[in-house]
Amino acid sequence: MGRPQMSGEDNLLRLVEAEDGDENNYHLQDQVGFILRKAHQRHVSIFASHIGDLTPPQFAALAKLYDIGETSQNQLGTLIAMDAATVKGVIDRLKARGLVEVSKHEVDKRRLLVNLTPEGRQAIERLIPLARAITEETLAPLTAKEAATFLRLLAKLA
Amino acid sequence: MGRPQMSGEDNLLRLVEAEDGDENNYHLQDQVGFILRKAHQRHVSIFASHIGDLTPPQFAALAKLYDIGETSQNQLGTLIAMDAATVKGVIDRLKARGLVEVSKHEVDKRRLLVNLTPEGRQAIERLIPLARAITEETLAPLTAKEAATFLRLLAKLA
DNA sequence: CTGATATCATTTGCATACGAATGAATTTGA
DNA sequence: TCAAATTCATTCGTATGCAAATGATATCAG
Repeated sequence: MGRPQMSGEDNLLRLVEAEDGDENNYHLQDQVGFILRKAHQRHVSIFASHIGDLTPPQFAALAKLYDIGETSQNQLGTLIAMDAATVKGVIDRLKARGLVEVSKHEVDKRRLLVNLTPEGRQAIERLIPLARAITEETLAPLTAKEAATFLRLLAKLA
Repeated sequence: MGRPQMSGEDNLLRLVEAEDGDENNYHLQDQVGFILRKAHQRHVSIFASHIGDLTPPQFAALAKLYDIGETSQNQLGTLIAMDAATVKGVIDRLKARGLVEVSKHEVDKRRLLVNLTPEGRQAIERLIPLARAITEETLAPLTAKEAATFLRLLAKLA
């Protein structure tokens, strides 16, 4: 139904398409954006099957805090690629669960410092091995060599 | 701050890591899920800069309807990788803007048929060339050969 | 020193995204 | 045939994700 009311011009166009590889047809399922969205969905689903009580963004926040230690909410957002509004929600939920704690910056009163609680540290240490398994399962359709190539190219796009 | 209170054991661990490629350290920024999320974010941002009045999921719905013609809401969701709850919201918004129209299936009364309106058809025909530009810009960091490889591997993951 | 700018955090509004529950309609299978 | 299972759509609750507006604080420039 992409082109109703076929005309002589359309028939000519068809011949051209047959010769040049169908360039005038738009296939959603071949577009990088659409496939990217599906691949991301699949990863999130794999993540959820291994770690049911935490989302990927929440995990990212804990992992980054574990990596770098206390930092401001804004800086954390930059490091895990979340805008200010999003990171606030993520931190609020982690705070409500006792995995992070916040405090005011002594010098710069605009800043809200965020850090892991002992419970948060214990949680992330427990989860990191699972995260490795998640990465493995996500990349499972590729050979090791393909996975390395894919990660290299994906990083160039991100 | 991943490991506070360095001990002799930690120093030993460091030596091991230096030998085996740091396998015991977890780097969020190297995980496929995290990079996938960022790449997806970048694409959505590029999409928005070209097509401001429609989201990628809304565009996907229109493009698929243009491709296959009238279909049920559920079937459309399957084709564009959206669950029933999500596709309902997308269709509701497209309907409110007059780009699609819905009707009841004559035989199977459970089904809700969705189709483009003339305005919706005109819109998608206008947008498809922009979508090609969006794909191009998204893949711009890669060479043509890299882009082909990337798309092939991404499709295996999705 | 002070007015203009910039930064940090919050809030609101809108749009995916998904699990779970529900109800209506259809299909299946014993 | 008819009860059980399945399918389709809707609704609710929760969680990103982003734009825009706002208020508080800090920094900069003249």
